[in-house]
Amino acid sequence: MNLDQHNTIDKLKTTCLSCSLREFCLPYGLDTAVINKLDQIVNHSNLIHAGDLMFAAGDQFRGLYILRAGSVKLLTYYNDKQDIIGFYLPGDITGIDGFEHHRHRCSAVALETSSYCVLPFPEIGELCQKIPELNYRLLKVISREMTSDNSLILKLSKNNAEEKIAIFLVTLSGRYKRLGYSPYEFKLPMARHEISNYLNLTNETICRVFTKFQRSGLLDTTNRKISILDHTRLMDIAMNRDRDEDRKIS
Amino acid sequence: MNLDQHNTIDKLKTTCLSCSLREFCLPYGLDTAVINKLDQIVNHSNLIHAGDLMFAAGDQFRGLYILRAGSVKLLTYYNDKQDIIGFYLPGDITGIDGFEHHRHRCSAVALETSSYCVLPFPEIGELCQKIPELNYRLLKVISREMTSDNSLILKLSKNNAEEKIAIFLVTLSGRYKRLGYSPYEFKLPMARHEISNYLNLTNETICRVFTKFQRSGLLDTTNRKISILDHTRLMDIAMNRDRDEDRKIS
DNA sequence: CGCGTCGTTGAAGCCGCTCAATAGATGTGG
DNA sequence: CCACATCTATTGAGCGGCTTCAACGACGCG
Repeated sequence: MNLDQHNTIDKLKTTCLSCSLREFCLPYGLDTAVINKLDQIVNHSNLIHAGDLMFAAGDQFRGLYILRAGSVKLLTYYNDKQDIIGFYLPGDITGIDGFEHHRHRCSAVALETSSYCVLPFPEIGELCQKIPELNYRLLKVISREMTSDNSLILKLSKNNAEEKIAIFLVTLSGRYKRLGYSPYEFKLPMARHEISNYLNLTNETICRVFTKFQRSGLLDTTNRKISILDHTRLMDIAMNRDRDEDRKIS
Repeated sequence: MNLDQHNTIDKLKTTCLSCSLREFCLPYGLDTAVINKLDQIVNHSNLIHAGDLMFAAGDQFRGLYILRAGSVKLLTYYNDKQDIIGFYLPGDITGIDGFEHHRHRCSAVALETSSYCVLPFPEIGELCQKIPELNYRLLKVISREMTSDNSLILKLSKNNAEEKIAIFLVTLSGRYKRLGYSPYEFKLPMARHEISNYLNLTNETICRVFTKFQRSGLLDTTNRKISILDHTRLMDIAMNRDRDEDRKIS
């Protein structure tokens, strides 16, 4: 029931060709020959544990990071406070923030035991120079990183607490579904205070909305475990739609 | 005094080599020969007026857009509401949001008479394939678009109204300075309600904070014209620093 | 000149925050 | 294995900043 997110680490092979995340990753749509060349460059199977850094703000830019298993939070620092600007799940790509100035401006911290690949620069860039399709894929993957996560945050910022949290949950649900996990039952990889930081709320507000949703029969939650019971209504809240007579829940 | 932002349109030449924005743009650091090849591909001198679209959400992706003169706002649509997610000034590059799915997800609307260049795809991509330095520059320019504007919004979202507006103003000031304009006297290209939309505030709040700042001697403003009188204190507010005994202004 | 949009100011209300207390979960050393 | 310390999660009470609603003047464009 509570999906074995953690056990998947063992199942992952150490080549792109056999990787179960291939279709979400750089190799998607490329020839076997090209993927084999990629394989020789890519740094597979880096293992980190909760709290470990995938990369840190100030680190020299080594390349792009693709999460294979586990979960990671992305942090920026501003006036000594750290802000969570994203959560990464298997298949997600990050690290382009370090490209422009050769140093990362963000830190990526593991929320649990995780593994990842590194697409090293400038090696990947050189290979792209020889293989146009790969260059195209790289641009695509980078533009995806740009548009996926950031746009979510922007939307969240205009909504009230319930909408934010509903959006957060249905988005997370959709990402797990895409990865082949249950979209209705999963373990939150992050703590309440990490959700609240990300959504610009307090952890008290997170708790209150969670219990309100629970009382309304939308979901069931104990600590990190969450069950989405009424995905339709949760989606309605996320989309700010009114469903029949109930304007407000309960 | 009130800089001739609009007159600059006439002064801009129609080749990359002679463009005054060259150092902010794709050609920066490239050989003359390469720039000349770029020139043959780039679509120079597109003119639009206030309210005109540079590109619209749903439009097929044609390439990247570089503003040469004027100003533009970038819009997303979510639940029929439109959100402003950025303001672009000369030298700024946008449009990569359309790359992944070959269609733009945002609209770019001129705030005043503006001109821009288009870096057309796939032509630019093909040229990059032949010229590694250009490919490198392109990645750099794209990663810059990613990290510049989005990170600002994220920071704004955690701050209160006065901090948001102070950050907004000092950032705008810095961008004008970089372009060679006065950092202390400029005309806001956008309306109050566009600022408020961008900062997730109401236009009433924008007005109130503007008048508060004015009463405190931080700035002077009548309609769109703005003079920053005490850049240091404005910066302090933006950085959430306390200056001497005054915790709050006035 | 008239109309609409923009900018400004006031009054009242509400949503989310702050402060605080408690219970539960987790981890560590004896 | 338990006692203790620490961190996390939850709930309540009160407050405050921003929004909402409303009104009016200023500007600009036909």
